[in-house]
Amino acid sequence: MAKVKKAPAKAESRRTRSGGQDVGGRLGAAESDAISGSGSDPVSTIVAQWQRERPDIDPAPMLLFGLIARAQAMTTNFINDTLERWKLSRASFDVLAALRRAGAPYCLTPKQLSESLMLSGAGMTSRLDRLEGLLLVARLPEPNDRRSVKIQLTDRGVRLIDEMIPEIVAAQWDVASRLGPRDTEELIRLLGAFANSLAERP
Amino acid sequence: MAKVKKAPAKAESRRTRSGGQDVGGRLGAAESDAISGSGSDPVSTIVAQWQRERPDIDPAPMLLFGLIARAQAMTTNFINDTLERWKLSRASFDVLAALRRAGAPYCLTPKQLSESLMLSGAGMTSRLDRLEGLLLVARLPEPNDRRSVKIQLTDRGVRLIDEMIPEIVAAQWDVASRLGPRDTEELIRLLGAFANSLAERP
DNA sequence: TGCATATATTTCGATGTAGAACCATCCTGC
DNA sequence: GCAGGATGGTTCTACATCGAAATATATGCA
Repeated sequence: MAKVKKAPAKAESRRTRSGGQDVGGRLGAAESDAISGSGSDPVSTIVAQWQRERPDIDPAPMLLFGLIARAQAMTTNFINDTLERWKLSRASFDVLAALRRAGAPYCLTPKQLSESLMLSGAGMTSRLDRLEGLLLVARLPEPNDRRSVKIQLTDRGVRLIDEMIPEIVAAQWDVASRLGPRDTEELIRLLGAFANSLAERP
Repeated sequence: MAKVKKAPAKAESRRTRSGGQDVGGRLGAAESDAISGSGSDPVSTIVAQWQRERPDIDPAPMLLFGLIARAQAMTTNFINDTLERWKLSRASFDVLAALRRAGAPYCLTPKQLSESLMLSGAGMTSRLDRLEGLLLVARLPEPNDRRSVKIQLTDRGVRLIDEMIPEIVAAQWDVASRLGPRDTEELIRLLGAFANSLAERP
């Protein structure tokens, strides 16, 4: 329960330190600061700081948004480290996974991909250039709409992603399992609901 | 000691689409709708796709990691939109908030900031250049360790962040409140626990 | 003391992504 | 059909960020 872990510090990881706000750990406006006698827990530290500095505002929202940013930075580092073995970035992996998930014949348009991955069209072009250069995907003409193209996993691409997936998932489970399956499910449910409420925003 | 070069000084506002994994995009909507009864929910679509394509693997971890990426992309867009009014990016806001939270005299070193925000030292230098150009922070000498500098909020910086915070938090609550306070607390708790388990990884 | 190593920050070069401009193609209404 | 706008994709330019090298200072140890 009460975790006291301080040092994220110098991750030896190589890429993508990208985007993160500070925060980490655990809250519980109810439970955190009262008992734990203070905190070296980063989250309760932050909550305490805000309560001291701006007692008029509720720290929970900033904490939530900050935690999401932090979790994202850490998961990307984690996945990049795991993918190092195949010399692939998470960016590439995500594209391959989206295609693989679509099922045979593993075709999607750049538009579908960029929407699915929340990436600009320009960014998608660039990722696809890279993957095409690695012969993991191919750009095929789309007969019905000649503006468009079909992005298809090559045989090599299918084999690669199929080889990677079990290992990636195992590594991910390694981390997630510390929460236990019950809490993992709950986290997924809540994150999904949160993402949905953001998607429907005004 | 610190030299101050570079002249940024340009109204900023960034539209960060960056860093999302797919989890949402309802690709192959035709096929997956046929398969999963729950149809239009992006999360269940993806789960269904993976179960169809790779029934041997547990989709939960990929879903979780994907949702975090997605949530992060959306929250950053959301915050950037909210900050548009002040012509500030989330990147800058996060720095100001970290300094404000530290309490008077609102001083931290670049190192502390870069660790707290999970940003490289180079990236922090660049953010600070910008904020210094906007006269929101100042670089002051650190008498005890002349390798270092104190980054201090200027009066203007304090006033600005204090003005922004209530509005940002209100906007964040607007989104988070759709979950209700109970689920929000639970989400914070679980995310914190998850971040901790990632922080302690090998 | 003096020198090697560690640390804090900045500079430099490379990379990935966003947004706008661009082209080709499709579609709609006349 | 055809003009005019919409749409899919790429190209171009700007920029944030990264890792590595550079710089300055601190610290430890012989």
